[in-house]
Amino acid sequence: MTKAERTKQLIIDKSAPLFNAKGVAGTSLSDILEATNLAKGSLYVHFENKEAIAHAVVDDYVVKKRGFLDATLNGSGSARDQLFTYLDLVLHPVNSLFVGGCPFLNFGMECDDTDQIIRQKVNNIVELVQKRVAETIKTGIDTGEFDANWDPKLTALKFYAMVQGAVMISRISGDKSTKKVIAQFLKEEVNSHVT
Amino acid sequence: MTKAERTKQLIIDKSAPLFNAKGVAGTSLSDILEATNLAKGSLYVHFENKEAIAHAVVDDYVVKKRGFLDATLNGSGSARDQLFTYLDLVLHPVNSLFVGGCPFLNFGMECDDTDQIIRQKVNNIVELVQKRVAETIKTGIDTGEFDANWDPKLTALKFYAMVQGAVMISRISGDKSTKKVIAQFLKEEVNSHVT
DNA sequence: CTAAAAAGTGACCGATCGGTCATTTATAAT
DNA sequence: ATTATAAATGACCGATCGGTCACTTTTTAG
Repeated sequence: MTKAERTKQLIIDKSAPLFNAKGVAGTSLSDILEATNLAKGSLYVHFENKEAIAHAVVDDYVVKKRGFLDATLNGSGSARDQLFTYLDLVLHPVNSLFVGGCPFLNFGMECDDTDQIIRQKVNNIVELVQKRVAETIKTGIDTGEFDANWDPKLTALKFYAMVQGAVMISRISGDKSTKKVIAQFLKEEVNSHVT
Repeated sequence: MTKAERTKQLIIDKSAPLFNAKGVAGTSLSDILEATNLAKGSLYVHFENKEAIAHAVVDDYVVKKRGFLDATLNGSGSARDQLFTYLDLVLHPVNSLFVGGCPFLNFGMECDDTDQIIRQKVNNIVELVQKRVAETIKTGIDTGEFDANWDPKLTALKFYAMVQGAVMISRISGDKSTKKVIAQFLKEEVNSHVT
């Protein structure tokens, strides 16, 4: 890893929680300078402008989320266990996957009207998560673990919508129980389709 | 309505879609001046600062949402019809209740880390919607329209989570079908509890 | 109609915004 | 160790930010 690569990653790592918590518009260059301990000119050695940093941050979150999907919905063990593990982690009542809440919810809601590149990146991951959940369910059906009447695609959409809704509600209310209740409900739905 | 009241409402009406689409941090005073055709000093006759305008805008959205709840979940007609009307409107595939998407989703996601006053206002409406949905279901149970095994509070949470998730997904994807699919699913859940 | 009060104005303020660039310092290949 | 290349610096830029205020215009109560 060259010096340039290390510095670039440092900028991404240090500015990511800022963008995620305060938004793209709400995060200033001086915020980033303070977090990275770099001089202003140094940012522009590695990035064209502030927008480019935000895009790199989103890309980094996408990489992390892909890694998270590979670590949970990876085909090892029963489909039920994979879905349970996924739900336990993504709806964990105290530990959040990312500081500042779900970055895709945050960036998606801020940028749907202001930055089409970010909107598209978020859309890709939204579709990927649903695809991976649907594939996991489909595999479970094929192996006879789940009943064949279960609709993988529709279920993935329902699951994702409820998970995102729960994350949003708990963020706003500060109430940890919401995610727990939704996780419990979704697990029961999984169980109800186990043959 | 005095001149002051009219101007104050004008500022709220014209700046609301700006705040909702671009966020509080992303909306500048000059944006508001352009939208209202007022001079800068005039804003400060009616509001202490930009933050106060944003708060007034959120309050106005709360009033509108309360009116919407009173117009749908108002106890007139069957509980099933009330819930269907609510779902039809809040998950309408083309017409949005507010320009720029759901303001509570937008303000809530932006301000959960940056403005506790707005976060609290959003939290109040999040709880109110669930309360009204739960009350509607409870009434339906009491009148024998729905079976008594249905859990009003849990259902209201599930409904709200799924609705918000669907709104978010369709905002990011631009796909109108998502809201339709979720609306259909939620209606079926209502029907499944009709005695 | 009059006069006091309120609303509206826009030039102006200091601070901060995102961004540039000549220069210095550090890296890395030879 | 040398040296060409790349990274890091911070003073500096114009633009815009949110906000103020002395002043003008409009409203409104008597």
